[in-house]
Amino acid sequence: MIRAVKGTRDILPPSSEVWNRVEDASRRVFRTYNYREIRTPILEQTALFARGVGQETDIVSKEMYTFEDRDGSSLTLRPEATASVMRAYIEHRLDQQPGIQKLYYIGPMFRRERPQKGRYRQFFQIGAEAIGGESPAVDAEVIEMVIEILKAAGLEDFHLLLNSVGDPNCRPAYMAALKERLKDAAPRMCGDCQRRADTNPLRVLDCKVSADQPVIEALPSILDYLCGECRAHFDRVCAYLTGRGVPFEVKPRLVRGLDYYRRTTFEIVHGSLGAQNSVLGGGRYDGLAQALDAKIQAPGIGFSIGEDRLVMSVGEEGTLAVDLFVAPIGEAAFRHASLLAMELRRLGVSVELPPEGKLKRLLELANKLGARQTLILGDDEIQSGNYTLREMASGSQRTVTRDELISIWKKA
RNA sequence: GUGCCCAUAGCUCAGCUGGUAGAGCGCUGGAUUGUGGUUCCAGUGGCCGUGGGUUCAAAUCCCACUGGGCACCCCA
Repeated sequence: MIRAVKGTRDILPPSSEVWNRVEDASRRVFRTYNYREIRTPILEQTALFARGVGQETDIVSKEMYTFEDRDGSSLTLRPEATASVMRAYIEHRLDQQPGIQKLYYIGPMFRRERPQKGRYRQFFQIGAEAIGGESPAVDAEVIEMVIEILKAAGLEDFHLLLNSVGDPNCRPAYMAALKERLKDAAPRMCGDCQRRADTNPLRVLDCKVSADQPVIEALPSILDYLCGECRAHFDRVCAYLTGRGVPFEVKPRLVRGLDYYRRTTFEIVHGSLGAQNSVLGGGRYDGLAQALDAKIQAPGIGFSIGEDRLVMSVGEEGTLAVDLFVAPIGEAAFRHASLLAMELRRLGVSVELPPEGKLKRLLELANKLGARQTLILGDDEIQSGNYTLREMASGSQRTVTRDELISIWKKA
């Protein structure tokens, strides 16, 4: 049997209904913040991610779906979308457009990781980028918006974590201080941390081993090393959020894996997700355009929601219910019903019109499909012009004319 | 990429220390010529994930592979 490839999956109804609700809610909120959709290719030149995301990151070094095209060029299935959006921004000179470019996307991404809960090889992200502005006001609006999206999607009990990772002026000093302290501290920590102290010192801050927590608490905080500009930026982001009533927790140990992050970083966590408790991550990436060799300035901030995780967290069941089930008894009734169904569908009613059959069969099917109402159409009804409309929940029936039926749905 | 656990009907699972498969639900039909949901009856269902090994005999024991779950690495 041919099956879906490892780490990919089919999203079937009724679960696909939940996905649609989440996406519809997102689009509504994006629209109210004047974000417009951008659709970029799923395939990009490998160099885009190697430069944009960072050659040394795990994503690029071991988790990308990369292959050689027939002409020998190297292509990659996008592992994230920010680099693509920035590429499009540069390629189409969107810096020449008025104001800040506010763009959103919804679509599949690919990473060749070992699958686990909330982590797939083809996964979906809902994300947005605001490019062309450095003001902390933009950061605050982006963060406020993403929270509105999560609420609109039906997520509850989530928690916003906020930090600044500085910029090339101040981060090196912090990194040096951190490494210095780790020389003493690391030997008292877990095996992973001893290794990370060399390979990826920032990761030590994220260690979950409880015995290490006191040591981590004592490590230097990046917030104490921010330069004046980064400090001012961070303070204003916090002030704006507080002013808007957006609750957040400053978490100096919130680190980011991607090279292009500058200053603001944030994350939203939700308890239902096990080890993959992060439902969304984002931050400012003023250095990205430069990393892509662009000649233009393109400071930006964005986020991306792990849609698979969001859907899992809202935990709702989809429904298969149909508004009206039409039960035609006999061929003549079916022909009559098909015209009626077309008219109702044009009014926006969801109508199920099965092939003609025995009434018992048809009602059974209507019940299984969760139909709210069933219209019974046989020779009697066609001749008299009085249709039988059955309320499935109660079983009560009444007689309606064709015009009455149409007007019921016109009003609704 | 690493570690641990798992794989029997469409779904959820039973099948003790080896003797070649069961239940519930679902699905189909009937009791009911044009009246569903409840009930009753009957039927449909499985190369026991794949390949190899041990054995007179393997769903059951061993190995490998594939897929899944959880955690690690890392990350959304």
